[in-house]
Amino acid sequence: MIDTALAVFSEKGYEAASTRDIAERAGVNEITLFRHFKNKENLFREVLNARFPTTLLSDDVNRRLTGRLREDLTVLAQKYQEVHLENLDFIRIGIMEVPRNPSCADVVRTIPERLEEHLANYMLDLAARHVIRDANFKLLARMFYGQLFQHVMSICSFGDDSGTLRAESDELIETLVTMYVQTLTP
Amino acid sequence: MIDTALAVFSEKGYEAASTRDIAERAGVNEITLFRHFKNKENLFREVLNARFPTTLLSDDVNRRLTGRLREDLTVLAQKYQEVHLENLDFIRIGIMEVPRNPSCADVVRTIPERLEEHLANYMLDLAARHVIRDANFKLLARMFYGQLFQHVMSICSFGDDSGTLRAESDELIETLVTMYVQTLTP
DNA sequence: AATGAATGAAAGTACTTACTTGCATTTGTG
DNA sequence: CACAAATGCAAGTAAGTACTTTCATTCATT
Repeated sequence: MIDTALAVFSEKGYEAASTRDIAERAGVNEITLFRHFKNKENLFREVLNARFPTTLLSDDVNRRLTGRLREDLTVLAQKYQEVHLENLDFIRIGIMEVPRNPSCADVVRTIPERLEEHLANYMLDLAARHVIRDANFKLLARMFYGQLFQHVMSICSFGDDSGTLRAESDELIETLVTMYVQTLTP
Repeated sequence: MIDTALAVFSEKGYEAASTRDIAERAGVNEITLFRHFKNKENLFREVLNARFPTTLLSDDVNRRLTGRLREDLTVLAQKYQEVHLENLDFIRIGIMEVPRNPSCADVVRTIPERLEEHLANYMLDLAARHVIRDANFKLLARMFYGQLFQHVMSICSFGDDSGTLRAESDELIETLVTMYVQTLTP
């Protein structure tokens, strides 16, 4: 039921997604939907919580970091793209509902916030060891992930039936990483 | 009426925006709304067309381009930010409705497409005169404006009551431009 | 087999929505 | 003033919405 709701909310948006439609496509009666989740808004919240892409913030990425800037940025970018492309429905819901739903915004905004903080701290660490030069790491981290998000959003919003955008992912990451390496090497 | 509709669509999204609400806030009877625009979807289309930010694609920007990369990129970025921040309602509608409304997507997607083509051609011109090195200009142009859009979208989606994001605009632009100058200088 | 919990079917409630009809009123223009 | 176009009002239509109620049915576990 939650997966179906995720799909329907993602397709039609919160308002246009009817509980009837969700129930039908989930193969259950509409009433069991309400028995489980009480009301539509609650169902929506449960979907957001249950399908929140926690893999993005997992610790195993930290273990793969070597301290070599180029490699690490590439790993972080690839992981970001990979997880986002696996959770396009969740992301699409975020894009559509966040601007007019504060509680949804509070959930979604934690993703970039934690990622940016993590990357900024990583850079701070490298700077302390004089591997990279000093800079506004908060801003750079936000820009780094912002660039990646923008690419995912293009795929999400304008579609990518031909797969051209997805195919460009690797080149984008390489270009992006190269820029940051150039900027940050003393 | 169109301005009111723009505001309401932007606040609530297409589905949740009721014609009654739009009419009331515009200070007209609901029926005159239908007499003018026939139906809700038509009203929405008219809003998109009437408030499309054409200033972004105006020619007067071309006249301000000097051929000096850093200055030109700065001008383009500032103009982009300026126009987008003046049209936040339109942008917000785009963000929310594009993913599930193909006709809306067709209208909105022309903005990045034309901007990217313009910037790519500009770079191609500089490359032909050996001012900058060769590169994937299509991709670089998309990334450049993508980065700027992402910043506008943050303001749009997560709000910017404290004005911190807006305050960071200039620094972001400077950092962004510097990166592209570094990347493109032979 | 028996008990309790989850599920289903059908019907219905109260409300909102986009959109319409008929007629009166205002408004701009010659 | 006179005419025509635009606007307003009141009421209503048909359909869809989230959500509820009653009762019967399945189902797993003891």
